[in-house]
Amino acid sequence: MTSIKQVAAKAGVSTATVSRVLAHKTNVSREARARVDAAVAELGYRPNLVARSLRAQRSNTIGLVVSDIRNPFFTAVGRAVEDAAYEAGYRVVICNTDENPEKEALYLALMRDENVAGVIVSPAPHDAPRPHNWGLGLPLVVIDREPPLAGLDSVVLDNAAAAGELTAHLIAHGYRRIAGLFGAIGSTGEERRQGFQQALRAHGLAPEADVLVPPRREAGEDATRELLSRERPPEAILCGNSLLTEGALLTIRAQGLHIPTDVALAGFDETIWQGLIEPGITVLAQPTDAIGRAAIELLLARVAQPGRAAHQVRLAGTLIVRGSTAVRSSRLVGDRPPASVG
Amino acid sequence: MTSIKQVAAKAGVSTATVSRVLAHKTNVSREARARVDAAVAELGYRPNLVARSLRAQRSNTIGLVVSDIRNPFFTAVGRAVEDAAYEAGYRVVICNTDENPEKEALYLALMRDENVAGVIVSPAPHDAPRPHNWGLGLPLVVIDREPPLAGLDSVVLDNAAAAGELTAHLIAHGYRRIAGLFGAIGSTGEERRQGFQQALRAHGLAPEADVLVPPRREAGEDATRELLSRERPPEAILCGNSLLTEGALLTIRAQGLHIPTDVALAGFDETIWQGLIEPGITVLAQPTDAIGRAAIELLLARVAQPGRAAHQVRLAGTLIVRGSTAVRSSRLVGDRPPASVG
DNA sequence: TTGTAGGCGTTATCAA
DNA sequence: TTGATAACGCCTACAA
Repeated sequence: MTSIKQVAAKAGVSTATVSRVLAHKTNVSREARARVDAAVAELGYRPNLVARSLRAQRSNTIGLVVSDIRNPFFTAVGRAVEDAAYEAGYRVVICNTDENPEKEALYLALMRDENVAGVIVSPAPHDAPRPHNWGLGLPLVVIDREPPLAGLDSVVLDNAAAAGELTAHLIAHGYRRIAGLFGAIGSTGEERRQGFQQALRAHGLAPEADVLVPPRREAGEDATRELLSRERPPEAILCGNSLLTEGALLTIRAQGLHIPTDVALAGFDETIWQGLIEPGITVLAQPTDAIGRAAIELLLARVAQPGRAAHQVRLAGTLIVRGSTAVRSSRLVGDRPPASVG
Repeated sequence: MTSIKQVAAKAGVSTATVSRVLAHKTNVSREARARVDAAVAELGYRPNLVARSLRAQRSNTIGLVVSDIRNPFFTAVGRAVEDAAYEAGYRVVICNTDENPEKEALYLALMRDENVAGVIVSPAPHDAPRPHNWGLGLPLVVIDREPPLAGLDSVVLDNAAAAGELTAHLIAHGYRRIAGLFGAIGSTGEERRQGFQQALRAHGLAPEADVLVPPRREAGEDATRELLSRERPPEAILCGNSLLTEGALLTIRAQGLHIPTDVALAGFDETIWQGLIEPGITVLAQPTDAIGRAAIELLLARVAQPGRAAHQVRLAGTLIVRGSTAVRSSRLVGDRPPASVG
């Protein structure tokens, strides 16, 4: 490994001068600069980032600690985070906690021990309240879920409004007896449930069902099976995340039912497959790009100014209408075309 | 930040003794060990990994440089890599090159500058031959694609055999006029194409079409459109990766055709949606878990023994049969049940 | 404009 | 068994 010392020797200057050239300081003579540049090129020298971050007590790395790397939502956000970070001169390392609080603690500690500049984290679920020192003093931005402690920066979807929009869409398309399935982890499912209820109430309706279940495919299957086995099954099912949507879909299929004529289906989060299946699934898409960029923005602001007040950013989602919620009244008034995307 | 010095002071020993206790060396008195442990606990001391890796010229981190973080195949492999690495006392940071050779070079350099123990990489496509120093001297294992340089460890699917198996399955189910769409990046598509051709030849058949296209959804759409516009469209389309499968599916849908009666469809890589759509898509699934574990195994072996001979691991895939390739002869001989998974 | 020197936190060597 | 010390590579007062 070539070090700054060898460059200095080759250029016939001190290590301090090499360092200054590398840092683009102005107080270096033209001639010294040229010699150093030549030596750097010839030796293929690259500064050792480990040493640099030991010295600076801080690195240019940002940690992204996600609760499920295989959730398309998080990989999409990860892309955005990386792009925004890269533009700001930072790089991103991704860690996966698998919704496991222990792994979360481990990775947060790791990030601290690695001197990262800051961390963006989607918290794993916790039974017990978070320890007071949860963030370990790191600059921290919480995404996707309500921060487990007060006073933290965060970027979340306006879940209640989003769920309300989705519910209103179902109502507008003629569905009345609507069931809601929401993830029981973190604040997200609960908030969406609230928005669902409120939208129904605003139209003088009550939920046909309204359950919190583990946000897993299997739970979605089970809950849907229960709903469909009722004497009067719901006309539509609204799912609080894409895993629940998967499960609901599987059960509906398994029972040989048709979407949306037997039961309509709507969910959260845009994934590849929701447009590929027939009919496509109406979803409320999260603005993954905006979420990632906002998170970086908040994080860098906090790094620059650790004492500043905490900001909570709430972003709006986008309703993407597909065939799974086609107008129900078509049975009555004939073949109206399905609503357009928007 | 509490350092080893403060622990030493509090325990009334030298930093060397603290270090020894932390490293579980045996030559420490019982009493000194107890005092150090107490001090560590009291101060909440955690060793600074940056300093440790500066000193050791090596870290316990492994880099995973993937060409597309949003490809489910890579997130699945990432999961396996992480699990295996974790068991071996390493942690994993993930970087995304977006199939961009410049980003690839950048991240490989970053990994080196960060003193990672080694790197697992799925190479981005390259027009020009790779520079001789591509790996930067890092312990390196290539996955998914043929290594761009000789003498590197690698873990890849047995692509030719896999494509052959998929092709043979189509033939066995009564399809004769089969078109193949393969990704034009790296060795993978080409190998699958070879296996496809060979299997056809073995049955006295010739490909109905046999094209290399960019491995993107759009390219899959275009190529499929061309195929279906022919006077005699193929009876079946075999796609070399899941993005091409997506594209083919979209075009088939857009043209109002039915799978498999109008055209059968088969692809590579198991993803969530291929079992959710109707009919499900028959795929050749890659053993993502085995791939990740094999990669870690090779990497750690190379870290331990840098001079050892390069190993190329080829793994077999698994055929998952679904409705998209249902027996074609059913038109002639009636309702034979579809083949089972396996 | 340049160089010297000290220190970031850790571990290995050597002597005691 | 223990401790003092040097070194990993870099940056930055401070001095020249």
